[in-house]
Amino acid sequence: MNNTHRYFTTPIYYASGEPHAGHLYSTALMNILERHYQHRGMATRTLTGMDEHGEKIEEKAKSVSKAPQQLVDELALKWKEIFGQFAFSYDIFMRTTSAEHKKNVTQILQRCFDKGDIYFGEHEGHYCVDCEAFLTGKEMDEKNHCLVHKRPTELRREGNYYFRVQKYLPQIIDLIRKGEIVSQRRYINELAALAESFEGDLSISRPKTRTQWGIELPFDKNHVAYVWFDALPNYVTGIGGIDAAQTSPLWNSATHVIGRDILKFHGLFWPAILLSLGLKIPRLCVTGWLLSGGHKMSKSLGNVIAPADLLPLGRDAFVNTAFRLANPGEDVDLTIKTITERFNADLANGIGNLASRTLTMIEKYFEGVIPAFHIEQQIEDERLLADQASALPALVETAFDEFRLADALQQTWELIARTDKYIANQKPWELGKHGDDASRARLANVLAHSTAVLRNVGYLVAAFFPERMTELLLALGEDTNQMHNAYNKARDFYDIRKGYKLSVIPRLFQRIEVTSTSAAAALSSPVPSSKASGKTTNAMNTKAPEATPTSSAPTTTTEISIDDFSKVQIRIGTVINAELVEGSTKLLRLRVSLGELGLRQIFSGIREWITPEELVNRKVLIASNLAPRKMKFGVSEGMLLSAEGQNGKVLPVFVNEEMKEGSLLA
RNA sequence: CGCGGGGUGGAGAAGUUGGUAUCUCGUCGGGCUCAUAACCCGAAGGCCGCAGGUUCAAGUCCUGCCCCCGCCA
Repeated sequence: MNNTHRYFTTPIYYASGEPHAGHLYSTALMNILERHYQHRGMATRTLTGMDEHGEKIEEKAKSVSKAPQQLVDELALKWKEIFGQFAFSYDIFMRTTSAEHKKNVTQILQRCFDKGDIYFGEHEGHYCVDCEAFLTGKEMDEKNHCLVHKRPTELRREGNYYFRVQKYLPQIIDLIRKGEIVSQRRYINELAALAESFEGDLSISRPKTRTQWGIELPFDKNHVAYVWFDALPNYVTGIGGIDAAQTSPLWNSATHVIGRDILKFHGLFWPAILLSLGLKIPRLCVTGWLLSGGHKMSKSLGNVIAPADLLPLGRDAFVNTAFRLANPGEDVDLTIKTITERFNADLANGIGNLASRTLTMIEKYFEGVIPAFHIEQQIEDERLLADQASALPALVETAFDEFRLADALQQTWELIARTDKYIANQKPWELGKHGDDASRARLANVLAHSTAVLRNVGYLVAAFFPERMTELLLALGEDTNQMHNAYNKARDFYDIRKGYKLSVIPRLFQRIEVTSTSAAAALSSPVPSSKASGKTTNAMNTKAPEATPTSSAPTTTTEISIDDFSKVQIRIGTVINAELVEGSTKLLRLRVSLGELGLRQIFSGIREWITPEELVNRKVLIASNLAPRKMKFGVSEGMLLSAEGQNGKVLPVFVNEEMKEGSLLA
């Protein structure tokens, strides 16, 4: 890997739906990496985009009565719009239906074919359209249904072209073991295991009788390229094709950001194709899963965090949490609550407040002019602070080179914490009361050191928080047109703009306050706020509002009138029957008697915390006039009221057994 | 016995080659007043999943077991 260029890619996203937090994570990661290396003076290129071919897309287009091209055109617009909302930039938005990509894939196919690495073979077996692959016995149940997609497979016999993966496998295994394909330890083992157990070759074509929606093979016009063989070369298309990649310093410093699910394709098949072409194999940055509330985001759990849920909190809040909680490669548990808390703790109370207090004191004690260092009077604390800050750029660089972004943030924030302590110890506000030269010099030193830390941090984490850090640096009189030199500047701790007159004191990260009960509920819940806007997925609708956050949270209640209150009918009900819902990990199906109103079927997402037996024959509170909600497992005709108990449990509110069934709370 | 990851104070996590259990958030008490109800100090709170074993010494090594999670990003 050279020290002059970097090429970063995200996976090209499959054109089968809308982006969610996971896609934002990959795209954000690419952006942060790009900016970081730019700040170290390197030339960069970034690529993201969409994978638009394949039988599945064709099927989907048909189901919504659109031409495949129309469907993917619309989706591409949508995705670009959402990345734009988060200010995630990219140099290339690759689309596999573009002319240049088709040309590149055609060329790659021909080269591999000419080299004898592609051959024709026949295969018969059980095929899953969603997997777009033939399944082995292990991948199906006794009825030959796909275990992953729970759908029947089709018995197909097909002649396809195959790529000779086996030819390159020993070489690839060797590279994997040496850590040259993936460097993250946990994935070396995983990939090596995948490679060592891989049998056969990779099918790279589909007959046109099955699907037309793909790139035609140059050596057989009756077949189109298999989606993966179509998709992987996009990274080379972004460089300008095979020949350009051959000599491109960008290609020779390429990093693919990928999810762990596509490790096999990027760590095994793609290297095989590249070896055939004689191109350098890029390094992989594998990311883990984004969880929400400890579970993988999924529609059936209703804990998917959509871009629309994150947008109100802001890009920085998302980035801060997603990349501080865990290094890329580890799973990250994201909830609206965590994102908010971390934003307040790290950004508002941390860097934001440090900037605020420092600049305010400069304004107050030095008429807004950044004071000079008095090195001759530097005390031990200040020397240590300066040493730590000066050492930081190298630490952050190393961390980035190993994709340890969370470590980079943590080490940076240690410096911020140390500076806050230092200020508390030096009590500049007391020094400011004295007019003598010694006190003035010490006061100048305190504020100069603090300013230097802000400048240092501003340069180092501008990759994460570009807008706010630019604002900070500008406030300190720095030239933000020189960001390609940011790390060199950061290394020179003492190089503050002494004598610069502050023009503004930026309020960098405004605390996110919890102001209403509905917001509080959203914040304390792993459930995204979109449920309040009606965009909800099934299960969560029946879940009772979560309790408000812990006592100290500055919560105020939105007042409502008695009329508003009377709109909600809460009745006493008896749980007649309770059972687990098959196929759901959260839901219980209840039958609740509401007296004269009869029996209601109600789903409640409290299975984690209570057993059906504990519910049966108990009197509970039911919101009885909610519109019935159609869910995956049936219709829910009301809501079981519950509240947070110990340890985050959510438990139903039980009422006095003497209460009459069906009676209305008033 | 399909593959893989994991079980550490209320929550989330660090703990390379075995040697006094660390950090962030939260809680409680105190301080300060430059600051974005911020910041600083202190405290409470852990049979480091369970059971054996190796060792002077085990979260860290070995064996067995239990539990959770992922394998349409």
